[in-house]
Amino acid sequence: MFSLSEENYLKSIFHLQTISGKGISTSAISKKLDTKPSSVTDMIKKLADKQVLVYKKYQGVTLTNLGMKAATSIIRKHRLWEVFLVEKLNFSWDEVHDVAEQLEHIKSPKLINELDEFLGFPKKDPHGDPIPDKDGNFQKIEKRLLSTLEENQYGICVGVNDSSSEFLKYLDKHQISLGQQIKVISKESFDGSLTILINKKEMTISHKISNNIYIQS
Amino acid sequence: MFSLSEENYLKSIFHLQTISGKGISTSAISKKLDTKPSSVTDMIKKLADKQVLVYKKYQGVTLTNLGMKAATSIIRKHRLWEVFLVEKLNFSWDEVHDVAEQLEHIKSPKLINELDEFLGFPKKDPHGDPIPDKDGNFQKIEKRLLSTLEENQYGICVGVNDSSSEFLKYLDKHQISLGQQIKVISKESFDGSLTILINKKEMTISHKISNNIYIQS
DNA sequence: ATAAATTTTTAGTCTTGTCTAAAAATTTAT
DNA sequence: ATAAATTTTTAGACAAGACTAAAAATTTAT
Repeated sequence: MFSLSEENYLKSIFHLQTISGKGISTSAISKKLDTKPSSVTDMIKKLADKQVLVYKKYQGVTLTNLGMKAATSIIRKHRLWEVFLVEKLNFSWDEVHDVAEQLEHIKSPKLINELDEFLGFPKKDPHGDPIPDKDGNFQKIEKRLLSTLEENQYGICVGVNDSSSEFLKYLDKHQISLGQQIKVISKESFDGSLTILINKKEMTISHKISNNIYIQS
Repeated sequence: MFSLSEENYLKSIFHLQTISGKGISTSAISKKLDTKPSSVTDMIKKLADKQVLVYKKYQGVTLTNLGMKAATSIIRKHRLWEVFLVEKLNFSWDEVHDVAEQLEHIKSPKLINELDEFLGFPKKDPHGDPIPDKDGNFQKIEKRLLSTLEENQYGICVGVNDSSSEFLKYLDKHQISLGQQIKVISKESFDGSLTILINKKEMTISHKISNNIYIQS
């Protein structure tokens, strides 16, 4: 159906679309995939021919329903494999991404549905992101960035924005994990840094950190 | 390290080599991989440059130690994934091949070693073939074709030569599986067909069947 | 509103892995 | 031992997917 490259484009465009809402620019895609804009233009034309996205010169792209479905299916696979790696094969949450990136391209409907069942139909991956079900539906979780909380407000850590190994290791080192309660003790308006209460301990984190942690109120 | 195509060539050459012993011809490889001989010549040159095989024009190829090691590692992955699919994800032994063919190319040492442990370090795959360990060693099983047995001799079914879905389904239908005892009641010299005792029942099988079942005496 | 800067597209090239057609080498048959 | 048949290699082409450099369109700034 789709080549490896095509699948990677679909996935990236889907991710960009869920953030920005509007048409996705050539340069945004090229940055995300670490390719040149001219390569993106080429591939976009191919994908438009295949009806998975709408493309008008100089105006960026939007996924069609067909494209959304294809992208969701790849994301389902990626996240299920992440759960498998963490729960069954002793991977830590900062080690799963590269391997899941490969596994998500394996083509076999039976494989992924059996895996889903084997794992007990998990609803979230190890980073707190929702896993689409067989039909592509997934629960939109109400979440906001920790950086948007004010003094004396509470939140439960439900996900991360940055899934890089470096960031996840930082969280591990400071014992910040999904499900924990966080209270904002104080907020420094100058640089946006927060002093928070977590694990019954106080700590101060920079805006860059609080801007990559999702919480639920 | 190796591309998907290179890995498939290595695996095929390894398999051909374990059967024939001598240098593997261009046409044998092309038949196995369903490509044209000219394509094989091209790839062979590339692999010779990479030191995984020795190639002399018009004389076929032989894997080097490096090539053997690479091939073995791919076969280890293939067979471990087959065990996973059958034991954990409810695949039958005739459904695993195509998926394992994809999974064997996933690159992650941690993944495959953790999978090995998760499965309890299995020694054989669902078709009775030995699984190489982390260092590439695997037990050569003493096995012969059922077709080589004579009247009144016994054997235990330990593997199959043909892993095609059609053949495996035939075996399932006639309730022939690994580990079963087989006694040859009579052998028809005209067409090589055998009447055997299996599961306390008598049945007659053609030479084509008995020539694709491995037994251990 | 026009010039400057930026973004996007086009045109042409490269690599990987395949193919076809034809040439060369080897094997088989007479 | 030479001709015929087969196998293998070479030469040239093609598709996918990326790249560079330059042209075209759009956006930003004065």
